[in-house]
Amino acid sequence: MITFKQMEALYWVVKLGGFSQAAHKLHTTQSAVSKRVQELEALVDTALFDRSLRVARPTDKGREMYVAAERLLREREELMQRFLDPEVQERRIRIGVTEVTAMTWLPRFVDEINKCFPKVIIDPEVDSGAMLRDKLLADEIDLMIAADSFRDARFNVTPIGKLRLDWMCRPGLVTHGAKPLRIQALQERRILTQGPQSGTGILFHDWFQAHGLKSAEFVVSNSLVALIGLTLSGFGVSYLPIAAVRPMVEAGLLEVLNVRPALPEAPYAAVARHDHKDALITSVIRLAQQNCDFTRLFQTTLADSH
Amino acid sequence: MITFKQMEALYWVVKLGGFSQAAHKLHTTQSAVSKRVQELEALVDTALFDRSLRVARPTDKGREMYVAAERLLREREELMQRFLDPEVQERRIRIGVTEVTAMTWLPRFVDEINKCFPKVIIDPEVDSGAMLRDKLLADEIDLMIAADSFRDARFNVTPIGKLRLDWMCRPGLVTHGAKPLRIQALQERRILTQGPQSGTGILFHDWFQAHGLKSAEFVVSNSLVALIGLTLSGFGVSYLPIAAVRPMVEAGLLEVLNVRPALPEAPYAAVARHDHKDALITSVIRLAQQNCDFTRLFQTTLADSH
DNA sequence: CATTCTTACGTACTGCGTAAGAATG
DNA sequence: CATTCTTACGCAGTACGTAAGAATG
Repeated sequence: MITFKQMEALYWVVKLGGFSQAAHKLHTTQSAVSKRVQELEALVDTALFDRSLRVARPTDKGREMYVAAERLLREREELMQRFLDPEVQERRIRIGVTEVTAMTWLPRFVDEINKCFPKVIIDPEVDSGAMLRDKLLADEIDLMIAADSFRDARFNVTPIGKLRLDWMCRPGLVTHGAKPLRIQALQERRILTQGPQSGTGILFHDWFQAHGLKSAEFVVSNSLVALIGLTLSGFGVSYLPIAAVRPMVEAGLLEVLNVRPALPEAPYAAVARHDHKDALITSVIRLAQQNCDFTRLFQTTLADSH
Repeated sequence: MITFKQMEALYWVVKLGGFSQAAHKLHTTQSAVSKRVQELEALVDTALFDRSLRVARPTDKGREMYVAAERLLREREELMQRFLDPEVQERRIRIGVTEVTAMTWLPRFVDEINKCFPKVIIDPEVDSGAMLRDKLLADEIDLMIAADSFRDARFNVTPIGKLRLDWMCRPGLVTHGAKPLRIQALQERRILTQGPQSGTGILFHDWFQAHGLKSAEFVVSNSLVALIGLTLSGFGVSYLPIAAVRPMVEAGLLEVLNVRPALPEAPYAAVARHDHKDALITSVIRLAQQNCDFTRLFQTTLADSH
């Protein structure tokens, strides 16, 4: 029997004019698309594409099937939408976020969700990456937004953007001229970092090791707010998301250090359980990915985001 | 994403008022149907059935989904039909049949196919079950109708009816009164049988062994016509399809013996390659199964079938 | 000769069936 | 207590991805 997958394949091959393009669109390989179309051709015992040319030109029958597929796919989509109807959908989604997210991106994200699904209630939960991971597994949250350090088959990881971090300290704590500081210059300083509970913490721990940075004076905190506070007080040097502290930078309370090599950006992702089958969650993830321009927001200030 | 399988499950559960019934209809298990419906419910995050009762009562949402599913399934069916349009479809189907089939059922079957698919040409090929099997594997025929002796995963076997066989001989060859003959009484006679190339031959060979019939005088032929000829000539006793020889019985050329235990009926089946994906072949098999009442026809005469 | 689709093959995973469990009337 | 649906688990068949092959312009 004809399946939606086969129709999708045919639809996108015709629409995009190529098997490779369709494969890309469908997040799969040319090979798979080719086979789905061939299945369809076997089922109706009709050539749907003219293979004599290099490009995929649909036959008349192929075109006919295309319009039919378009219709059926659209109707399925409408059916889905009807059941996920924003006006009707009354649900709670429990979203776990890290502190940075909570301080910067979350309000905009929640706004966006509310625009698309007015009846959906968001329960945000702030915690470290590691704790959120456990809560996700324990089914205490439906979705989490955190630094991507997940190589676990139990999760569905959707990248949504990158978080920029900069070295910061109390103005004047580290003296440097016009030239960038070498990263080794920080080694003598007390460095305030996030612990291994944080995805960012792990990420930068590894990065430091790779760059031979071995300060004896790492001070670990599990709270971004605490780190910011300590940095403000001149207790040491830390790498902070510019997004979260720009007001303080602009008010002259924090100084951004020009250090080389620059810190990498932290890849942020929306993570759900791999076995989730909920279309609303899927929609929300798409929203995070497409409509909320995470990367840009992560470089704006707390104040801006309101 | 919603699949047709899920929709089919929901559709038939609602229509037939039970998971078990739907499972039967869909040739699968309650378990599978249950899971397909649950998948659907997870996808739309909506209860589609009221589980508090013992019987499956759809919720309002379930009913809504039901009508949508009905529509989508109907549209898919129409799409299939459009591509298999009898007026348009010009094809050849190579059908292998055994002699009995050729002598009795085939003309009616071909008629039926022609009625439904006027542009489809049937190429009938008559051979023994074993040879047909090989030809099917060699892709020299698309479909075969023969006694079901296939326990091979490479084949798709669809039962279509049963062939009745009776002990026969030249009138007067075997004397017996009103009482049925015991089967052992035949042991002294020359028995004409089909060889192991024939599904029926194998079937009855096994049956004979199970009933302790061990005549030294088995005469094996690979041709039903030859068997009939030999029987007519009084050469021995044989078991023949009444369907193929009724005119001769009625003309007094053959005598049907009342033997106990009675011969079993031979299960006939339409056999196609397991990997066939052709909707036309599938339709033709359905035709054989549903519209041609094979069992009844196999008890009518050659003359009747024209 | 590069690009585009097909084919072949090994693997991973989804979905199935069996059988036991829970709930209902 | 029988019937009906759900859950758990092991297996099998499907469908996928990789990589090589064929064909075209």
